[in-house]
Amino acid sequence: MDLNKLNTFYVLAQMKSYSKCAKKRFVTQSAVSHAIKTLEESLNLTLVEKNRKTFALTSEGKILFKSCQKIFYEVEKTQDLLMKTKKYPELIRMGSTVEFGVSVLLKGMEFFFENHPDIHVDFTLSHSLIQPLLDDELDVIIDCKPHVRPDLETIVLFREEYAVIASPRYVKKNKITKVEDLTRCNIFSQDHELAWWRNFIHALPLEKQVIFDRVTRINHVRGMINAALSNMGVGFVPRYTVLRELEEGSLVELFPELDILNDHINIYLKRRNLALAKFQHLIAHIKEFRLQ
Amino acid sequence: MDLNKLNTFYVLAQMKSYSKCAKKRFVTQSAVSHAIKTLEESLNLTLVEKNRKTFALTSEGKILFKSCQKIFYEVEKTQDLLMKTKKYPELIRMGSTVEFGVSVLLKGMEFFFENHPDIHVDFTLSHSLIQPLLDDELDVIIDCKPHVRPDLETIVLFREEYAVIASPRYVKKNKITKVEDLTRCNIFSQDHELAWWRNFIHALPLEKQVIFDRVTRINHVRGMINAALSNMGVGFVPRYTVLRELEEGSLVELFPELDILNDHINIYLKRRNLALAKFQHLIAHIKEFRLQ
DNA sequence: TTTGAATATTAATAATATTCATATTAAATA
DNA sequence: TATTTAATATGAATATTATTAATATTCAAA
Repeated sequence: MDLNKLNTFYVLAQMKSYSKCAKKRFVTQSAVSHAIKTLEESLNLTLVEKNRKTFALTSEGKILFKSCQKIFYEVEKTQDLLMKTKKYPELIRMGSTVEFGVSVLLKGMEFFFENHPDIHVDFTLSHSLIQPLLDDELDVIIDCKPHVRPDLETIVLFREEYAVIASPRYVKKNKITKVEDLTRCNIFSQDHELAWWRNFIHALPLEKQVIFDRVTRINHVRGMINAALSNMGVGFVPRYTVLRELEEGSLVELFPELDILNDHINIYLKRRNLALAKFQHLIAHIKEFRLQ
Repeated sequence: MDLNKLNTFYVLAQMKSYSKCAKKRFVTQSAVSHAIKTLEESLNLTLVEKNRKTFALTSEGKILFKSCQKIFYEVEKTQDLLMKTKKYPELIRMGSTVEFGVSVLLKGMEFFFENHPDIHVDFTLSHSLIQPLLDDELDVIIDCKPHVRPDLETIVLFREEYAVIASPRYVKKNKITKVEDLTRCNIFSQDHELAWWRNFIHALPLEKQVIFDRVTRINHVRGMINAALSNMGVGFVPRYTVLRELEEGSLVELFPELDILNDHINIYLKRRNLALAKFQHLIAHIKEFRLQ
């Protein structure tokens, strides 16, 4: 299968016209016609519906078109990446959780750019990070989920401390003093199954492990915080995301005496990349600004 | 970027030798040399490490190679699919959960093949089905997870009834009569967090919702059944997977009086495919043999 | 140094892609 | 029904590109 002709077919299927495809490819309509014909012959298939005035693909043509979308999407990504690495030879494609990225990472990178003007960093804030890392679409990720793979190196960054938070007004109104009082409260969780609260619940003695009735799903940490600020209920969030609110008193931490099993926030990268200077610099920097 | 030359580069990077690449592509070594040189010039990049006797890629070459793996993996899939649809014009690529596939689907398809010799079905048994469906790598899936998407059609197949099971010997030895007795038992779950047991736990009155201490992770339903048969603990499995064992008495169902919220098993397919005869036939057949 | 294996180069040639000019097609219009 | 029109197909000529054959270069090992 000639991939350049396949590309012509892909453009043709998008433009739905031989002449428009020709214009797009800067060739004559005749060239397109020849190319498609040769492609069809080489595949021994009809791709474009003949016996028709209006343009249409055959069923095989449609199947091939769907595949082309995947192929040429990869090609485009490749071209973008190649251009970028040419422009920035020391490119690092970095991923992090949305919350850590917004609250900590991006704020802490200013100094890094100053010290390493040659290194260029692209940021991807997302909830699904591990697959892009394994697929080499990201070079380094910062994630709170644990990942164990033979080809991945893990660098422990810090323990992510969680806090149960609510507005002072909500606490007062609902008279929250004991853990059991939470059963009467509106609970914010990333999920209805309360997997999000797992670490909190596990910190309780067995006989006290609560069942929450009124769970409100909010799939964003900042959303939870804002809901808590609006006296809507109780949230369970990484402490670093509410430092300001706790300090100014707009939120209070409930049960700070509880020893909650905290998640680790880790840096992950491919083992083979560990030795490269640019990654060493980046890791050193992130570790350092976390200590502040 | 000329994709045919890119393919030559990809083969070269795999073979790590111009002459071997040439042999593989049925051209001369000279042709490969020319192709790579032209590709490098068009990208304005050096891909292969010069000044060396041993073959090596430059860092840009390595990046391009990794991208090539993705591109040509898609190309290969495309060629396979095209060959298959040429051979079987009425191809259906069907996905289902491992358990449903093994226990029900494949056993129930014999009659379908007899009645529709023109339709060809490929089966993919997997735990991750929705993404391949959305990517048009599967045409129809049977899944117990709920999916709501505007371009997907859902056909309710049946409710998947779950059963708590253990061997009679295990029940006797541990004197299991009440739900609370399970806290003393070894519990089999797909996951340590007991999300797998969610439907069971939700069926209990609030004050009785148990905390299991001894959870053994077994990520395969048949594995759970075999463990239960070996007097190792208590499993929670789709009832249809243990019909035989329940009948012959090698396993018993615990708390059958409990009204467990069962999962739905649904058929999903792209809305645009719903009208096609082959899918209509398949769906009709699956619905029918499920009624037996 | 010499040798040999691997790759590069150059000019010639083979293969192919593209164009130009024109034919065909099918639908719309007179 | 003939005519027009826009879109695509075709065939021969031509331009471009790919490949080869022959040979040069390179580099490490003998």
